[in-house]
Amino acid sequence: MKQTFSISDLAREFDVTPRSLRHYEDEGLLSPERQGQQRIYSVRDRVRLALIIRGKNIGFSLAEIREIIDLYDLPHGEELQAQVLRAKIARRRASLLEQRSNIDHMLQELEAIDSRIQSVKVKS
Amino acid sequence: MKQTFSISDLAREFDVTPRSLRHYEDEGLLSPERQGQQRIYSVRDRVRLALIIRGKNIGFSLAEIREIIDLYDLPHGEELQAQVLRAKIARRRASLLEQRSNIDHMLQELEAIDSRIQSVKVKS
DNA sequence: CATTACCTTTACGTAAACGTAAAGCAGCGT
DNA sequence: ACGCTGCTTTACGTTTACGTAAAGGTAATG
Repeated sequence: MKQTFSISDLAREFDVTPRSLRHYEDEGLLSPERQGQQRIYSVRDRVRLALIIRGKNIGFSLAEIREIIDLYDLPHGEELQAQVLRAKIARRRASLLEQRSNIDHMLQELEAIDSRIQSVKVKS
Repeated sequence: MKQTFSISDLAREFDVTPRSLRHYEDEGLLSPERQGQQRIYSVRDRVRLALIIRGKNIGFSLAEIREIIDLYDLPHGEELQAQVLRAKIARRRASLLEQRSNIDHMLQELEAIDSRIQSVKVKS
């Protein structure tokens, strides 16, 4: 497996445009190395991108995703405000659980509609 | 329980603005009765609104939500294209399952971070 | 009878997340 | 040297989902 990637490498792999990757960088979600002008993405960047895509998929804004991503970069040596972080995480967790419950509701509704279609088909 | 609701009744209950309700109507997601100029929302409208909110919550666009909502209004007497509808439903279902899986991933990541915070706290 | 409380429409404004030229540099094959 | 391929920046355009006046209708209330 490769250790570094070009912008179009990642764009292809994750099925997004290079423009999006640059945008994520503008928004502080990615910060690839440079080789002259060119962006060189590391494995770490790739992992982050996967997280971004996931976040988008479940309807998070880039700002929210950045909040989550920032949790990954815990300040190394300095005192970290553990209780603040854990509170943030707890809120995110609650939000995710609510979303999952909403999805489950939707799934149930779809099932109901589906079986209704069946019965209608039988009747006609 | 009431059988009809004013625009601000529903706005309060679901914590959205009247503007949003009018917008959903413009987009064809709601179509309340009128008493003169005034919008009169039925219980059915209220159910739809709940669906809209849920859809928004999990990141669906209003267009996608309309697609889902339309599934509820199966053409009554006419022949309905059962296989087309069921295919739509299947796609939605797949999308929802993927989203749920993404949420589960996120939850795991948050857990990992959380326990990492614990260990860091111990070390310092 | 004027104020207050809701409701209405019309219409321009806005933030987010990119799309889409435009213009240009850098290496590589012929 | 020429042109292709892939990268770059700058900057204006676009869509979605409303926000926010502006201007006005209706009905109860002091």
